[in-house]
Amino acid sequence: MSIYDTLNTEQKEATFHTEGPLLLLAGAGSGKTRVLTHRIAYIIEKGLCRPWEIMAITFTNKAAKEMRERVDKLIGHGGQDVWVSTFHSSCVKILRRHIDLIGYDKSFTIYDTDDAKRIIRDGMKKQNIDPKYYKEAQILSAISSAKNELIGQDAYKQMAAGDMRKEIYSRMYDFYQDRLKKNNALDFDDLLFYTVELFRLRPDVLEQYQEKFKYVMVDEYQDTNGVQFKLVSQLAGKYKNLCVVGDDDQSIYKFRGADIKNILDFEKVFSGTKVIKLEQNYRSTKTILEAANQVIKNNSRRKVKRLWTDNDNGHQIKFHHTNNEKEEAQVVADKIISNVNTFKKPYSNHAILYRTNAQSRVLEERLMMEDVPYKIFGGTSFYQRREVKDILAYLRVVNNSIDDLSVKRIINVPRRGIGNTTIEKLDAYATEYGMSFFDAVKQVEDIPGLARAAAKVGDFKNIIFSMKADLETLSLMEFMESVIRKTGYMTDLRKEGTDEAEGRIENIGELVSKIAEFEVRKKEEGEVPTLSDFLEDVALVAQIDALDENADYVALMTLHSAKGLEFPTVFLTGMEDGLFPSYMSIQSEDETEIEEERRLCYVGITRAEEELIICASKSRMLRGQTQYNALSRYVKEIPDDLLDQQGVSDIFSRSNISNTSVLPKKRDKTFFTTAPYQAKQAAKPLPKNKSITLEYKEGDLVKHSKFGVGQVVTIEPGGADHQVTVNFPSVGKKKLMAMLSGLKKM
DNA sequence: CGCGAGGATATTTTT
DNA sequence: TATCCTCGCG
Repeated sequence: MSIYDTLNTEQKEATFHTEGPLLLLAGAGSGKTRVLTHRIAYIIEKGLCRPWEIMAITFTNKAAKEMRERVDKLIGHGGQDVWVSTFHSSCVKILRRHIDLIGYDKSFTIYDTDDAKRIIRDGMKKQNIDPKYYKEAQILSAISSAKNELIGQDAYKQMAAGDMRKEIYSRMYDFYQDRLKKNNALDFDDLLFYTVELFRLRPDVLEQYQEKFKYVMVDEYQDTNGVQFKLVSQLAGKYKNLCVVGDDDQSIYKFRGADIKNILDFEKVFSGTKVIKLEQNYRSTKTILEAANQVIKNNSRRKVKRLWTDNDNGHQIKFHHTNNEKEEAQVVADKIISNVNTFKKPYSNHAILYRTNAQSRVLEERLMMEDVPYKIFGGTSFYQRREVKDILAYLRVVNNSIDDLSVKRIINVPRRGIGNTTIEKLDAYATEYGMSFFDAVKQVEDIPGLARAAAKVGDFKNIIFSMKADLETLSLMEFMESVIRKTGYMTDLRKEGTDEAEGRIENIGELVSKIAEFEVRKKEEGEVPTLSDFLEDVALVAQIDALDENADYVALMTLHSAKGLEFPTVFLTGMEDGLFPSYMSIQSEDETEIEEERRLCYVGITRAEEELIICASKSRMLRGQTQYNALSRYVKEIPDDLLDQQGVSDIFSRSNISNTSVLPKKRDKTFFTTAPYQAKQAAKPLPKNKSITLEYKEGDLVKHSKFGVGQVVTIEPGGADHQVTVNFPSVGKKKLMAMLSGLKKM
């Protein structure tokens, strides 16, 4: 009896084929993660190399974590040493050690898309580029594609010569990179691009990593782009023990540079490739799988394979055609409620999928009204929220003061009476003397013509300096709390007293618990938690990383986010031409776009294990206008006998869901926190009392979500909030902000 | 310098 | 529809 007995023939073959390039064509639900983990276990067990000489690359942190846990379980011990991580975090790890070799500072900051946009906007203004003809998103995506295809600034300039439009892009590309360099920052694409550059320019460093990683494995290979392909080739260049796992039918990230050719041409690029197909599906019913097969077979360019399953036929796929999107939401909610009440299924069995984030709103309103617990993934993520970005900008500035973008973001947040004029004067001074913006701030006294504002800038300078000092002496969480206190951010929000401000306060509280969690986790891993590690962690999380299998809620997400997940019951909503496939792809000359969306549909269908419910609406409000869309062509590709058609006629003219029905209290977008909406559970994680009365006093026993139970030592009243010192048996004495800590009396 | 009004603009997906 | 940006006034 061995751990490999449960694998089928092909899975075994893949597991035991360790040497040389291996292409695993693994259909949806065919157990590819199983194979990867068993393969890692096998390599270690056979002593082919040490655990830390294996590299497994995934796309999300969640997938990485899952893989590491499964390896650990399989081999008992040593799984922790396998290098399992995402492309981006692998690159950060490498760059943090060697980026100085190519002229960057090792303490670089990672910019997100939001930051990138600001720079582009700024550059367009400075270079007088007419925003009528050049959209910032276009410029950004041009730069991004260039990097993804490994086209540097010079190469781009040459290529652009003679083409007006591209010449502008090229200018902006230069401006953008200059600016990032000045701020000691890298964007997502740079992380990969510069790693490849590093390896190209420094073969000695590459050699080190080639030697280290005897076996390289890549998950979701169909979604790799040019740089990623290059990086993998570099790493596996010496031993050629490269195993890639993917499904060309699930390639859905072309817009981000993913190149399906990477999988279609793998055999040509790596000679002597062994190809193994995994075609048995263990996830879905026969009916669901057949529907998926019938849809995807309409695509022309694909590797031939046919997924099959031993599972039961299962139910027919339910299809609802409603009159409007509110009815659609009602159908979904009703079905979930019936599953929960009548069939005693947990909420977490259900996922609601849609093409665009905007569609989540109506669904959410309905679920809230029906008291169904749910959580939305994607959309404006937690880390993109204004208040969170503001606080993070403070942390970034403390960590890397030459990050001008972040300094400018917070110099007047909260309001300190530093306006545009002052900022421009500081900027001019910095430019004149070739220093960073923050250097200019440090020298306010020397800058003429600032008048009253000089004192304000001085205040700001002092705040940052005192934060820097705090970082030296305090734990990370205490540091974060002191940052929040010193900015006066909370005080301002609390004064507002609106629901919106309340939501922001909650989000900031959540940020504090994130850093506390981070601290605890790092300590458990035996590492010293540092601010820069935290910022890095935060920069590289994907929304889907937050999915918690143990919590009971309905998951709402886009089809893209759903890749790699599975649920017993799946709702595919908004199945209408114009929405899915999108209007853009229908209009496009390029027929591969319709095929790309068809793959997305295939991904959606194959997420379902037992039950698939397809919804479409005859009319839909979109950007304030009602659209009448035809049923999605993809639904028509599913044979009738697999469908149980409901609501095709008007059986859903229920009065209580007409347009005049009372909507739940409208919640502002900024109000949302990342905490799942918990119906029927009154207790919020954070106390909301605006008045400063605490339910505990000195000497009382209190409970903290992270540190457990402790005893209150002192309570020191502050202007905005009390500072409470608690003695926890687990971690010792901690100073906490009463409002933020979420302490509960025992 | 701060604030509010009004206009333009985006809407496909995101590590 | 919702957000973001600009502009003009106090």
